[in-house]
Formats: sequence, C-alpha cells, structure tokens
Amino acid sequence: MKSSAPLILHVAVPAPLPRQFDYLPPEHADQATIAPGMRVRVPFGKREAVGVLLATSAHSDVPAAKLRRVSALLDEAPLIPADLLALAHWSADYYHHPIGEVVGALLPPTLRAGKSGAAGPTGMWRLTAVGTTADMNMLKRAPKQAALLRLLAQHAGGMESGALDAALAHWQAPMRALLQHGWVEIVRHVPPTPAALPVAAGLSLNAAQIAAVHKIQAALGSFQAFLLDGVTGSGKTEVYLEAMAECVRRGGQALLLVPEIGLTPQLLQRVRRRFTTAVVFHSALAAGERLAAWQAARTGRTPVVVGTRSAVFLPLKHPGLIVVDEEHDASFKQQDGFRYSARDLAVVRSARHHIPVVLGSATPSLESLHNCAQLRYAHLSLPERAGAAQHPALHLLDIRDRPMEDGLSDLLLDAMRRHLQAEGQVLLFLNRRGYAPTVMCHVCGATLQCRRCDARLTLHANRRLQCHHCGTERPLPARCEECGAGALGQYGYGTERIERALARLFPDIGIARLDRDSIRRKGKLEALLDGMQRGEYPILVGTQMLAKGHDFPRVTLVGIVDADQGMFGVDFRASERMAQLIMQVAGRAGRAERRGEVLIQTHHPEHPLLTHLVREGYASFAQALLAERRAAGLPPYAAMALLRAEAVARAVPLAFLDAARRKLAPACGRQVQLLGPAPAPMERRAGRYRAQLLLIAAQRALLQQALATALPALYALKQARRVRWSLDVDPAETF
DNA sequence: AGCACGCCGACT
DNA sequence: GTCGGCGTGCTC
Repeated sequence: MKSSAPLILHVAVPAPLPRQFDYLPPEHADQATIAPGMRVRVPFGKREAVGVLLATSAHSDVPAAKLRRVSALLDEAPLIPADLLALAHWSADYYHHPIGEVVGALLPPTLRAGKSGAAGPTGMWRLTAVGTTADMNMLKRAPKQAALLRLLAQHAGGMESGALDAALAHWQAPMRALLQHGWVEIVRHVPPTPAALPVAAGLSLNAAQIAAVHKIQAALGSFQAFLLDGVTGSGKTEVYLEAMAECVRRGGQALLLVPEIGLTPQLLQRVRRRFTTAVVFHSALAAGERLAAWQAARTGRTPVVVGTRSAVFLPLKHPGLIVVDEEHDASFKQQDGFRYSARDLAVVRSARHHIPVVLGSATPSLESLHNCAQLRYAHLSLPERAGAAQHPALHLLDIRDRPMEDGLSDLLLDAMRRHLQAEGQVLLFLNRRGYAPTVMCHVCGATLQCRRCDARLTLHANRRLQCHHCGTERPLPARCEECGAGALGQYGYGTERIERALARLFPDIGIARLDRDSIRRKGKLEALLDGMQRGEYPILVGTQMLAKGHDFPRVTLVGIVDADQGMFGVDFRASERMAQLIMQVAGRAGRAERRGEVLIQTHHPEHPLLTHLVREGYASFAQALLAERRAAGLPPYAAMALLRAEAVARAVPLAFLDAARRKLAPACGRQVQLLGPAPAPMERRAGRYRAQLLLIAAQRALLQQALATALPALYALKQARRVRWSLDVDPAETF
C-alpha cells in the first residue's frame, strides 16, 4: 500500500498579495468533505484570517516545513459556486488584482467575516422513497446517520434545519452522507421554483420593441451580447422586462444591473410590479438584508435580482440572462481597490454561463459601439419613441453678449415663460451643486481654496464653504484670508443660486431642486418625483441626477444652462461624457404627446462638437468621436492601464512610479508605450499628492503580457511600502 | 493590509 | 534609562 501525499489546500486569503496560500487540511477532517468554494479559517502570520478554498491538489510549491494547518472549515458545503470562483480567477488575471481581494468582493461582509452562512429556512429535509426502505444494518457504524433516518421517519412532511438543530447536535455532516446515498432529499417548499412564479403581464410593444425582444428571447440558452440602442423614451425598460419574463418562464434567473438603485425608484417600481419576488442588492443594504438577498440569489429562491455594480458577482443557481441598464454610466466602474468594470464583467460572465447579455443605453459608450462594429455585439435599435411621443428639437442658444439674469439668458427666460404659460413643465440642467463655485477677493484676486486639495471651495446657500473633492466644510470668512479686505465676491452659478434666481423671477411658480444635497434625506427623491408628476413644480432645476432615467411626462422644455463647462475637460473621454449627459437630459423633454424643446446655452455656438451633436444627433457624433479615437490611437482602438500612486509627501509617489517605470520598461518593449510618471491633474486631494504612469498598447494582449511579467517586481519595490498604489486596467478616467 | 522587530530621538 | 517614531520584512 503506497502512502498518499498529503492533501494541499490552495486558499485565497484577504491580503493585498498577488498569490494564493497553501495549507494542510484541518486535523480530524474528513478529507472527502473538503471542496473548493468553502470558507476556511486559517492562521496567517501572527493572526487568523477567513479565506476561501480555491482548489485542492497533491502538490505545493511551498516547502513542506512552511505549510500550516487550516484551523477550521467554516462551511458544510461550498458556499461559492465553481463558476464564480472561475470568474474570480479570470478577474484577478485581467485586472491584475490579488486573488484574495477579488474573492472578498464575492462575499457579503457577514460571510467575509466568517459568520454563519446559513441561508435561513430555505427548505426541508425529507426521506426519499428509497430512504424509507433503507437497511438500518448498513448504518451500524454510522449511528448519527441512523438516528437521523429514524428522526426523519417520524416527520413524514420533512424537517427544517431549525427543528433538526433542536433535535440533534452536529447533524449536518451525517445528513450530507444520507443525501449522497439518495436516502434524503431537500424540499424547497417556500417559495415555489422561479418558473412557477406568476409574472404580471407587460405593456403592449411597438414593432421595434417586439423585434428586439424576439432576438433576445431566441438567444436564451446561449451566449450572445446585445447592445440595445434606444433613444430616451423608446421603451428599453419594457424590452428588458419582457426578455427577463421569458427567461424566468424557462426557469432561469435574470440579473438586472443599474447604475445607482437610490436614483431610480421608478425603474425599481416597474420591476417589482412585474416580478413580485424580485430582490434588490446593493452596498447600502443592512448586513442582514444583504446576506438574505445574496442567499436568495444563490439558492435560486428569487428569479430576478436588481442590483448595482457589486451584484455582477452574485451567485446564481440558474443564470439565464444579464441586463446592464445605462451601460455607458461611469458608476459601473469601481473607482478604488479592485477596479473592475461591472459592465465588462457582465459580458464575460454571460459568455462563461452561455447566456445572453443585454447592454442598454440611449447614449451607448464608444466601447460598445465599437464592439457592434466588430460584430462582437448584436446591435438592437429602438429608433421610435414609445406611444405618441416625438423626439425633442435641440437648439443652441448663442448667449454671447446677451442680457443675462443670474446665468440665464433672456432667450432662455422667454422660452420658459412661453412653456409655463402653455402649462408645460420646465427642467433646467446645471451640473454643479451649491450656490457659487468660486469665492474671490475683489481687492487682491485670491480665491478661497481647500486646504487639503488643489481645488476651490464652493459656497453653499447656508453660507458655508464646501470642498466637493474631500468633503471638508468651513464657514465663509468675513474678510479675505490673503489681504484682509472685506471684499469677497461670489462668482459662477450652482443649482442653489439658480433656484434662488428663479424664485425671484417666477415668484408665483413652484420650483424644485434635484441634486445630491436636496435629496439627502431618505424619501426626499420620491417625494420630489411625485410632486413633479402632480404638477406641483412647474420648474425643476438640478444636476446630472436629472439625467438618470426618470420619467417627467409633463416636461416640454429642457434648458441646459452651461454647455461650455464640459467641453474643455482634460480627459480624453470628456467630449463623450458631455454628449451623453446633454442627450440624457434632453431626453427628459416631451415624453408624452407634446413635442419637447431643448435649449442649450453656450458661448461657443460654432464649436464643432456642439454643432455636430445638435445637428446630426448622438449616433453620428459618436461615429465622429470613434474616428478621432482611431486616429489618436486611443481606446477602444487601444488598451490602457494606469498605475496610480499617492502619499502625503509630494515626491514619494513620483519616486515610486519612477522605479516602477524602470521595472516595466523592459517588459513593455516598443509595443507598449509608457507615459509619465506625471502628477495627477488635481495633484493634491484630501491631503495626499497623487501621480500616475500610463501604459498604452495597440493590442490588449501585449499590455496584459507586459503587466503580468513586471508586476511581481513592483510588489517587491521598497518604495511600494511608502505609497498607496494601485493598477487600473481600462481606467474610466485618466486622472 | 496587519503585525512584529529593530534601531534612533525627547520625556515620565 | 524607556516610550514610540517609521523603515523593513513576512505572511503558506
């Protein structure tokens, strides 16, 4: 008899180290019960940690003397399904992020902390027909199993885990043995299987919607990525719901990813009306709710999950369809730590599951449009507005040398009066909250700056100064801090200032303001939207929150107060973002019978970007941007990664990136360009100096190869200990 | 990240 | 004389 090699457990440990750690099985463990996906408690250095078992094997690269024993198995059965573990591996490779932290993103905080993974009363254990006739003599050497069989024989209807706990300690392991013998089964009696759930009937669809739904439904059961490209008001949501309903009817689960749950109460309402058992998942949920939602997805108890970015990692018992709503939205990209794109991972995950994925937007990202051009995605187009609604008409307002009242031109004010008189609602968009973005001394010209950031402070209506980058606040001083003169002037306009101006200009008309400050209190957004529906607020002023998919059926005029703001951004995506924002806001106009009008105030009415967007529309504009990107060798025609670093002292991040560049250069060769290191555009933020090093390659594989080769050397740099650094693959913003 | 060890400055 | 500063090393 040969002596078998000890079983090696490969574990993902939550540490910023780019490798797995090998352990020996716990003492007295039945090695047959050890399976990947279980959580394990492990000794790690001088402390203990909760890790996840990735794999077992007979071999370790680590000298046997260094191997320690797992101290406990935390789950009876794998908690993370194999497909998700595989996705975690893929993500760790692609984003070059430590596997331990990636796996951490798969678990809700309670489970990450090692608490019980019990899913609550998920079902009942019951004897099978075979089980009732089992030969007890076979179980002479397994008294616990025998005791369980006798116990279950007395409860023909089955027993829940709570009842079993009360009757018998440590019943889980023997129960699993009985399960494997086929003598017991788990009956999931509450609630019924997804396929059996009632799905409320949908609305009637137009021809383009029906065509889109059919194509998606026909793809169920196989991988296909769709770009659902539909102007605002064209009924994308109804297409999602219809496709999801068919997925559910076939017994699958549908995952709907949205940018921010809190900002889309209307969408949530529609999903819940359609699928009464839909579950919501986002990071603002309380720990218990989050765990419950996670388990509902994992066990298949819910057929539909609506969630934010992190929901792309939800375990799904019966994955059937993934939908990403507003796929162009930047919030699908995680901006710290493990910097993944939920939109991109949704596509990867769908491919691995062999299920379709739908990316929906009225203003698709250039990446997705490019994928359509490459025939990687199928392009579904909804050109018509649903119902009788027409496309709004866009016009540029040349405000050069026009009379202005608090940032509003006479042209815009006249149009507002006209629409209000005709009982229309008016929506004003200004992507800047607060009262005035700049406070400046009229004597010496000094502006009030944040002490921790390279940024000016914004004055708010409560007479307090706020930094919109780090959040610090202080009162407005009486005199200039530089020269002592009492001549501080307020420059520029924020939503609060516009709101105040409107109250003066339209004293008898209800005005509402929608921005991060005005909806801080819970339920405020819903109340505001309700008030809009009822016509209490003929005028609404707000920031980009206005653009997030809300329905304002009575709005006939949209005014964009300052289109010049977004045009001179430093990021290469600035114009794409500006166009998406303008079109999204414009889309709020005229969603019912009356045709909407969109007026865009600008000092640059001849600017090619603006004129192209207004005259030719988003699709044509996007094609022009794509041509520019191709000529400039920028994404989506190139792959990018950004190495970021920050520290309290200015020179430290630059020194790290210098050293990093020397390590990267040989691996990059001529195929991968290195740009920098350079200070970040806003170098100091929240008291830390930031710098970056950009990598660009015409082919992604070359970039990936270079990173994979050089990254271990970066971890080993002694300068790395003195900075906070991170690698951002496919950065959303290059600053 | 977390934790410990180790070697140099101002204090009970 | 020690408390503690952060630089360095290590985690299977």
